[in-house]
Amino acid sequence: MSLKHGLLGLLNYGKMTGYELDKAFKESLNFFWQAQTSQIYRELSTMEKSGWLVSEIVIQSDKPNKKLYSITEMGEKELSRWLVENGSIDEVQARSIFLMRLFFSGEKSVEQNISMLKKYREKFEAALSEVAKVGAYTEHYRQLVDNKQSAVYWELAADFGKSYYLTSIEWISRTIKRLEGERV
Amino acid sequence: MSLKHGLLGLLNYGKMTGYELDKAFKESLNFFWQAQTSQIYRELSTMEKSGWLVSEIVIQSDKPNKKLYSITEMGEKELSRWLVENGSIDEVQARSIFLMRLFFSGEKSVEQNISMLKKYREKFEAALSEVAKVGAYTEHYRQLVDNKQSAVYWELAADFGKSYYLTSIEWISRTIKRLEGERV
DNA sequence: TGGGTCATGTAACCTGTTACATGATTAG
DNA sequence: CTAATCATGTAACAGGTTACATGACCCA
Repeated sequence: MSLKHGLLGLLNYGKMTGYELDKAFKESLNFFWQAQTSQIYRELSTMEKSGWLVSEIVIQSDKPNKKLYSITEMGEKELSRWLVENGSIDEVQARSIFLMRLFFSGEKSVEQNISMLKKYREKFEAALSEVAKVGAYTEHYRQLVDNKQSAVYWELAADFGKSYYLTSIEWISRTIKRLEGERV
Repeated sequence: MSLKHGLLGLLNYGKMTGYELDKAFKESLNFFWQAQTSQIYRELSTMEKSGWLVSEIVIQSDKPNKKLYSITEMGEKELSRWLVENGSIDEVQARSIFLMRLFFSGEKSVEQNISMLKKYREKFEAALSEVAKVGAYTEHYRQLVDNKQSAVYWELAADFGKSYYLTSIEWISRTIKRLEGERV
């Protein structure tokens, strides 16, 4: 259950509303964890019931009222417990629709598969330019966070993402060449 | 919904029982898609209700009776439709607990984080040797499948996996060196 | 006057996880 | 005698997806 821990991690930097968490999520964690707005609101309620968070209503006159969440001591303990927890091997085995399609592509012609690979290469390129944007947000958030060390790890995570997308793009290019060779 | 399509893909090679599908899944698709035994049985029932599969009971005297599933024409159509479908960008954005932990690791000491990275490196190494095994199964299954082209794509998928795990291992080693440098 | 931002959710459904249940045969 | 293999699931719960609902303010 990592969405909960992602939210705990963000709230550990400071109080935020569901709306702000949703934006922060989409600007930073999105490339390695995707969450719907509705899911974020639901998880926040559950986490409050578990005692990991507390909320206060902030009344605003010009804008809708908002619910500001803060992390509790229990929430902090849960976060640090999770941070040092040893995961199992399947934490590194991700689910990939791309590989599922590729695996069963023997049914299709080589031409069709080359064209599929080209489409996926474009998707990886798009994902790469998304991660590249994370750097800009990092700059912005660094100012707002006490622990200056944090930004180092934000950048490391983004760097892993870049390296992954780059390797994927290169792998696809090599594979297209191989398939083009076989076709001749 | 890719578990369903994975099962369709396997059944497209020939009739199988839930038990056999579970094993085939764990021997081949597991490194890019994980599924529990109970989930496989549930999905098979659903798919039969949708008309993608039909089943027949095979009575055995020495062993428990079994339910043999075959793909229907509807199932084949669904599989080929899915194979050429254009996915969205989030097909290449996987969920990663590893990156979630790394992202929030500014809370911990550099020593703790180096030790975490070493543990993850071991996991990636274990995953790499798992994928390496896929090659052996490929050899075995190649004999059983009509379309000899299929095995090419099984190997491509495994090759992508290897390349991903290798890059991850190298990235972690580089990053450990960087962090050790900062510590001094 | 139309679209974007601010702000909160609910409901229904689908997919994934965990725990449990049963029982025969066969190989070491 | 005991552990693995064969073979099937159900039930409950957790987590993720999709669709829908509401409404004010602000800028072009």
